[in-house]
Amino acid sequence: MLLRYGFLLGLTLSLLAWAESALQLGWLPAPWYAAVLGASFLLLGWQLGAWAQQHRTRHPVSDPLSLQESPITQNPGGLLIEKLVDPAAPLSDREREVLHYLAEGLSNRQIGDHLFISENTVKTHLQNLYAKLEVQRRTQAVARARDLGLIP
Amino acid sequence: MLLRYGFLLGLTLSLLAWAESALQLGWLPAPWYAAVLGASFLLLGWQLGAWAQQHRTRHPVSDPLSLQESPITQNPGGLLIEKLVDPAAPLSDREREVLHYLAEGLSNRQIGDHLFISENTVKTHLQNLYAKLEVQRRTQAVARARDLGLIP
DNA sequence: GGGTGGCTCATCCAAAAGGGTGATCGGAAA
DNA sequence: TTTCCGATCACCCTTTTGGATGAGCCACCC
Repeated sequence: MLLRYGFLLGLTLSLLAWAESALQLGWLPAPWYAAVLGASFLLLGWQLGAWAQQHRTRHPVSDPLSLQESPITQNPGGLLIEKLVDPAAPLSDREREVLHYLAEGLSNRQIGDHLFISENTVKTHLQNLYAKLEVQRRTQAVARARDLGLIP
Repeated sequence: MLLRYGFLLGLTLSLLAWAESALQLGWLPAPWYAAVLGASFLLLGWQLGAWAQQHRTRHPVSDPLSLQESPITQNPGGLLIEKLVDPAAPLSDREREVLHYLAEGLSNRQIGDHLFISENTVKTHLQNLYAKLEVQRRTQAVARARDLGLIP
């Protein structure tokens, strides 16, 4: 989002600079320059207003959207870490069971009750599951699993 | 809201008109006129941008999700309760949008960013959504909505 | 012009979920 | 036999989510 606004801001300023020099060189008649000037300021104000509106009362702590933070995907060398949980690895039996109940909307405690394991263990399975599916949250995991055909 | 923007728009245009006449009358030096012009357009763009940003997804012309008029028509039991949120009520536009992003696994903050509303508002929509779907958690809501055909 | 409903936002508090680490155990693989 | 992996569980801490409530604004309808 910031990128978008930054890009548009830069575009506007570039347009402004171009119009300035074009006027100097005589390429651009003065009325046209005025029009470009007005349009640029209009666009600039637009972006600023939109940005301000969006950040009016929001905590600007974390970055806006961009799901798929690519949690493990970099690792260009590929040899360094690689050990913890391989995203390409198939799900284990337990993980598939947990995923099944996950998709039905059960809480961790309920999943544990169904599988006769503790809630902590469910959380561990979920963490491995998230790593394999390359997601961060349970709803994401459900969506991803559905995309992958892991869930009917 | 419209009043506010209308007022500011009028103010800006008045300022513009005043600067125009002031220039004509020689009250205002040309550089000052240019400055006022730029500032006016900036303000104008600001307001327009803010307005557009706020109404960007406010009332989408086409429904993003399939309209399901009264998906939960049954109200087993009484008709007399009719509390704050009626479970039998159909989902509002906003609730359907939130549900859509919910099913994609976005966090409340991300949903808010996509819809250009605050995280708190997302939470409010979600609470109403939960009441209508008669669930307690987001994963449950997704599962229930899928059962009801609200989500492909 | 007064309700109504939708949308917005805020605050406070509690519960759930997520992330990290470390540990044990049993079976399968090297 | 040793190593590895899946499964199990615990602890800590942070973040997210849920629940309740109050409020303002606006469009629409009666």
